Parts: sequence; C-alpha cells; structure tokens
Amino acid sequence: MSTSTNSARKPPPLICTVDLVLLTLRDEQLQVLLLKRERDPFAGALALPGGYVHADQDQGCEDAAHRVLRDKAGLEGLYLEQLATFSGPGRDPRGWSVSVAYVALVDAGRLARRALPAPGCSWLPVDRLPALAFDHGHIVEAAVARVRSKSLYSSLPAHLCPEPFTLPELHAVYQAVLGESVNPVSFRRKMDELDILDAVTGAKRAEGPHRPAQLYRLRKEFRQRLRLVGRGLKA
Amino acid sequence: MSTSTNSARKPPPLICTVDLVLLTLRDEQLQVLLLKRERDPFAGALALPGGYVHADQDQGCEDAAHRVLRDKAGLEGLYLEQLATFSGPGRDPRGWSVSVAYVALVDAGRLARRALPAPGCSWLPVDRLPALAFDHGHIVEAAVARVRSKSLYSSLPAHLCPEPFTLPELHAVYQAVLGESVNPVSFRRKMDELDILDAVTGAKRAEGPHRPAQLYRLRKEFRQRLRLVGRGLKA
DNA sequence: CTAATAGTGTCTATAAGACACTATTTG
DNA sequence: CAAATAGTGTCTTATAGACACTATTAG
Repeated sequence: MSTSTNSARKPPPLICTVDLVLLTLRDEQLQVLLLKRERDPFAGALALPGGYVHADQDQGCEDAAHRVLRDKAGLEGLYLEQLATFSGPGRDPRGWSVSVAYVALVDAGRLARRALPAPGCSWLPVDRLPALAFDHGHIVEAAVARVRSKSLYSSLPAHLCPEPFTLPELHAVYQAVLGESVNPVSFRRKMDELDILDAVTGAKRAEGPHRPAQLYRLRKEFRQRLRLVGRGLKA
Repeated sequence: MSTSTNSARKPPPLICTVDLVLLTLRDEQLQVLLLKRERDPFAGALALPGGYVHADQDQGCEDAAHRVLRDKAGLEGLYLEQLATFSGPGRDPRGWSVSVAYVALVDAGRLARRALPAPGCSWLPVDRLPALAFDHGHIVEAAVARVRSKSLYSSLPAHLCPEPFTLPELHAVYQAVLGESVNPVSFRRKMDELDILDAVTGAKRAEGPHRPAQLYRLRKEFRQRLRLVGRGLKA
C-alpha cells in the first residue's frame, strides 16, 4: 500500500453524515422538523435530524437518509431528493466534516396520523427560524430555495397536500409554498399538463353551501418522484 | 466521548473523495477530461480526475476540487459547480465511498495555451465514451444532463467559448452544447436579457468577404458564476 | 455590382394572466 | 330563488420562433 503521489496518501479521518430537511405545510407555512440537541457540540440548540452514514448497513447516503427519517421521525416512503453536500473544517467543532443534505416532504395529514411526535422535536416555520446548530441554517435556506424554485414547474407541492385533495386545496398548497398567489386558470392548465392526478369517483363536499370539488390522488408513478414541465407558472 | 445512542457511535472509515467532470467544447462536441488509471482498482481504465479531500489544507470540498483541477489539469480559476454526491459500498472496490462530484468548464482556447497536456490524460466526446472506472460513467451522464439543461436558461455555455468571441460564435457554442439549432433572433434576445456581455471596441473580421461581427467578453461579474433567467430558449 | 454573413424589424405562434361566465351545491 | 365556491371560455399580454429585410465587408 505504498503511495507514489501525494494525492494517493491515506485519507485523514473525516466526519461523514447525512442531514435531513424534512418539510411540511402547516398553517399555510412551510415548516421544518428540528431536534433539540442533547449533547455537545451545540447542546441545547436546534438542529436538523441527521446521523452518520453506516457503512455496514447503508447502500448509499440516500439509504442513510431514509434510515434517519425512520429512526428520528418515524416516517417511511416519503419523497426524498438530494440537496447538496456541505463540508469544511469549521461547520462542526469536532473536526473536518462532510454532510450530504437531503430534502424530504411529508403532508400534514400523514404527520397527524403518525404514532410518535417524539420528545425534543419541533416544527418551525422556515421563514422565522432561530440560529441553528452547525451550518444547518444555511442548509435549510438552500432547501427552501430549491423547493420554491421547483414548485414553479413541477409536481413537488403535491407531496405536501394530504390525499385525497381537491384542486382548490392543491392550489392553496402551491400558493403557500410559493408565498404568492397563482392564477387559478393557469394553475389548472398546469395540472392538466403535468398529468399527475387521478380523479377519485365521488366529489368532496365543501364547508359552505356551494358546488363540491372533485377529489384527486397523485398517480402512483409520481408518489416517489416529480414530474417536471418545461415552463413554469411565473418567472 | 461515550456514546449513548447507536447513531452517535464512532463513524466507520469511509473513503471520501472529490471527482471532477471537466468539460470543454472541441470539434463542436462536449468533451470530458479522462485520466488513465495507473493503479488498481480499475488499473488501465479511464477515470475522472479526482482525489481525496485533505482535511489539513482544504476549506471545503470545493477547495479540494479546485486543487484537483490545478494539480491534475494545470487549470485555475475555472467556473465550477457542485453536481451531486455519489456514494455506496459498490462503487469503489476498496470500500464504502463517498464522492462529491463537481462540474468544471474550460474553453478550448485556454486549453491550447496551457502548459502541459499531461501524459495519460485525454479528451473524449461525452456521447461516445467507453466504460469508465468506478461509477464515473454515471457521473458524466449526470454532469452532461445538468449542463445541457442549464444551457437553456443561463450563461453557462459562455464558459466554453474562447474570449473574445462574436455572437455568432457564441450562438454556435449554445447549439453545440444543446445538440440542436437555436433560433438566432431568440438567441440574441436571450443574450440581451442575460446582460452578461461587454462589447470590445473593434470588430472581428470573418473568414469570408462579409460584414465583420462585434467582439464581446464575459462581464467580470460572471466569470465565476452564472446568470440565470426565468424562461429558456426551448422546452 | 455580387456574395456572404452580421444584425434588425416585425409577424406569427404559444402559453400565461385576467376576467367573465356557467355549474352545482345548501338553505 | 340567493349565496357561495367549482370549473370553463375566451380575451389580453408576454415571449419565443419564423422570415424577410437592411448593414457591412471583400472582391
């Protein structure tokens, strides 16, 4: 195992983790799951759920991310996508670290039905966060930017909407994620173009006295992935 | 340093590297820099330039990527962006590995002026690659998809065009990267909208007997980053 | 003058936004 | 019937593509 160039020398020990930005929509706001840290570094501060990659059991960082979701949030089968990798000597006081960050989405209905809310874990609106542990504030920022940007031209917000849902409900979800109103006609056209919905036979009754809205579910093919279109709702 | 939960146990040793997809445009084709591996694993096969992250000198994986570019390709100050992170037990036979992949762009003129082409390094068209070492074939695929997609709505291809350049030359670069013709009027409008070019006083003479084209350079602000617009040239 | 490419003016096509209209429910 | 929201038809507006036109050079 001799090395002939400096770039082939034994790697120094690195901290390698995954961190999860688990987002949901509550009170018409994007909210992120945060855990209160019990140990140093940053004991007492809020941090993203995360954990070491387990070389003995994970088939990749995405596996580790799913494991963290299961162990720390009790959730499985969520939409998950890699966000970016954050690294450097300063982000974790224990040493040079690499964190592969993922974004996961869960609808509020599923959260309500879930077994354990778990102690020390809390949902906070992404636009009014306190200082977080490590560089997790920046990671959340990047995640929210990604989610908002993709919401303009993809089926992403559907993963935040409890099923079955009506088009007006999904419309409201898009608006809440984007933080601005979306033209209802353009919205319906975009949903048509995306072609991600299955109509459920039977209409949902609205609260007041008026025409009920058709119920839909996400087509199976798009439960774990997005449908993208070339052009979005706005620029 | 005792651990109270399984997720806080000492991390197992991981191989953590950066890999670079360095792209250029030659013969109207996107080409990628590949190095012939001298050592196992995959001795003799072509691989992306890469290297271990050096915790003692790198301020982050991006630093390591710049270092690899400098040491293995003799290039500095290129446009560089993080692509994605690839990981798992199978991609490197030496063990569970994490590779943070970056895309870098260099114009062919700069390559021609560069000191060393270096032995064992070659440029190959991305659309006709042999089997590569590790999962580098997939990494190149992802990089090319990213570059083509971003070329529709950003200044990215300008980094592949030797300066100073004319608009027809830049137009040709966009077309070569996208692999399809681009409406010339739309192209000029998009360049106007991007607002990334400085006209150089003095016109370039074309080969044949005809009106010479205005020369441009990339504005300084956009040498190391992209300008994005809301909507692109096509869907 | 012609030939050739650079660059523009403007019409057409497409897709998003605006807005009015119809549809369906409860009371 | 009125009231309220669901859903559609269609006009307007914005922007990309098509195409013809002018501009500028060499010979």
